[in-house]
Amino acid sequence: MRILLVEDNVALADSLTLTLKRAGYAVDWRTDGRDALILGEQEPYDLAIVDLGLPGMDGLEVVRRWRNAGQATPVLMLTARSRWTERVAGLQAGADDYLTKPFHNEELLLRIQALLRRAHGREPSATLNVGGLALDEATQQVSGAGLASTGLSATEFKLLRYMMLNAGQVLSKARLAEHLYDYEDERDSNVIEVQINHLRSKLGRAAIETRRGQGYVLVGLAP
Amino acid sequence: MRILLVEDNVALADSLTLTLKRAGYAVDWRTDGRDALILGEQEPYDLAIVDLGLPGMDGLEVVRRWRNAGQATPVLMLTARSRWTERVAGLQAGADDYLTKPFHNEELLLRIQALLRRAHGREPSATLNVGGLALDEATQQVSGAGLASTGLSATEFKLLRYMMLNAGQVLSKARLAEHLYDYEDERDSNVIEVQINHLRSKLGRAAIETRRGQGYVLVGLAP
DNA sequence: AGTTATTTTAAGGTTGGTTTCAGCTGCTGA
DNA sequence: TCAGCAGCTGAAACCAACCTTAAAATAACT
Repeated sequence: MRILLVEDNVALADSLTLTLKRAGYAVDWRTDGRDALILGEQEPYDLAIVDLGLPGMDGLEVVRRWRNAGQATPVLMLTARSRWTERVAGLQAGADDYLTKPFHNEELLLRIQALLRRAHGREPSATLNVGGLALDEATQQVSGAGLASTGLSATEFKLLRYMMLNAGQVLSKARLAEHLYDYEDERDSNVIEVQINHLRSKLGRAAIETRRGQGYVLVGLAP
Repeated sequence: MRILLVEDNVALADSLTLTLKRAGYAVDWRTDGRDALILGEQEPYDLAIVDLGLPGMDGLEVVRRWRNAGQATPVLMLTARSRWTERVAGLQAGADDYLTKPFHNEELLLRIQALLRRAHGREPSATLNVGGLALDEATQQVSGAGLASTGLSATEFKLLRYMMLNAGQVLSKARLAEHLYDYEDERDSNVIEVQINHLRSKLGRAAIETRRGQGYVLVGLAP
């Protein structure tokens, strides 16, 4: 899988390149919009990741021209802030998805997979299976032994997904909060407790253990 | 996990190396900036710890050159004093986090874990190994020869962790208390004794020796 | 706008780890 | 040998962390 990365922030680009290479993608990196435009027209990339603010030529403009030239390569757009107008403009220009900075590597990879999947027509059943629980990433539903298939809200899903990816580990509330809300000021709140409570009432009380003073552990359903 | 340590203070470097090795990392140590620069470019380290003031080449410069060469390895920078300008300079040069001397070993390990987690997306299960005892930081459980894997409470964990990081040393009750409770008014209390008692009943009586009038020593399990 | 679903805040109740306490053991030095 | 001190240990008391519920704020949808 070949990916074209268009990003002028060198530090970020470096980090992204590394992440992507580790995930098994071949990455070409350009900082200038004009370069990217030409390269994207000539080479058959499977995906392009394009920053909105670019020197040379604006990211939006790049995508627009690709589309006018008949390029159907999926485009994931990076935007600095989640301005509503920006999103709309991005999607109108022909981007297929957008991601607002800052983001977690994990999320980036997820979006990429989703886009590639969509582009290649495959509809794979991406399900996470851990400790007797099955989490369907597409429909955002959990199921498990002796458990009716249940729908989850957005945060419930994000929380459970993270806990399943780190099953068996003690996850502090701080860490969970950090994952749910990128860069949140330390609020005196019990959001996590409430969300955990929601999850427990859907998965069963025993699925998540609490380690007083330390955090929570996902243990799954009894086998 | 491989760590490159760049530090010219020999005493500090020795101590750090020991701590890191106990935490299960493979450590390479250089005192000279120039050496470090070359080594860091050639070898695939998972993390670099770089002191700011170095002979040969300044720490900032080393990091800057790595970044220019496309090295994305996470860098934890050590600075002598928490001068605002120094921090900014460090981060601008491409460091990912900084730590001001003097610092506690515990905090160092925390930062390292955070960085590795950010870079790899997943936390590499960190276990402290000392004297036949293994403390899993992810699950907060101890295990050892002839010892069932046991869960620990929050303070038990913090205490044992500290004692393992300073294994072999005599640790006074005052020092232990100081570490458990930042800002402790000298209370007439036997909390530490009680907690030590808890630990002993979980690890076995012999794991912790008491030096009358001086403190406690972690000796681990008999081989 | 009105309606619904979701997320956050707030308040009181519960619980289990932490601390204190009291009596005990055993070392140490006179 | 005995007083005095340091540390041990079981159990009770305490309190912060956690749970739960419900209402308020926010977002999403019609």
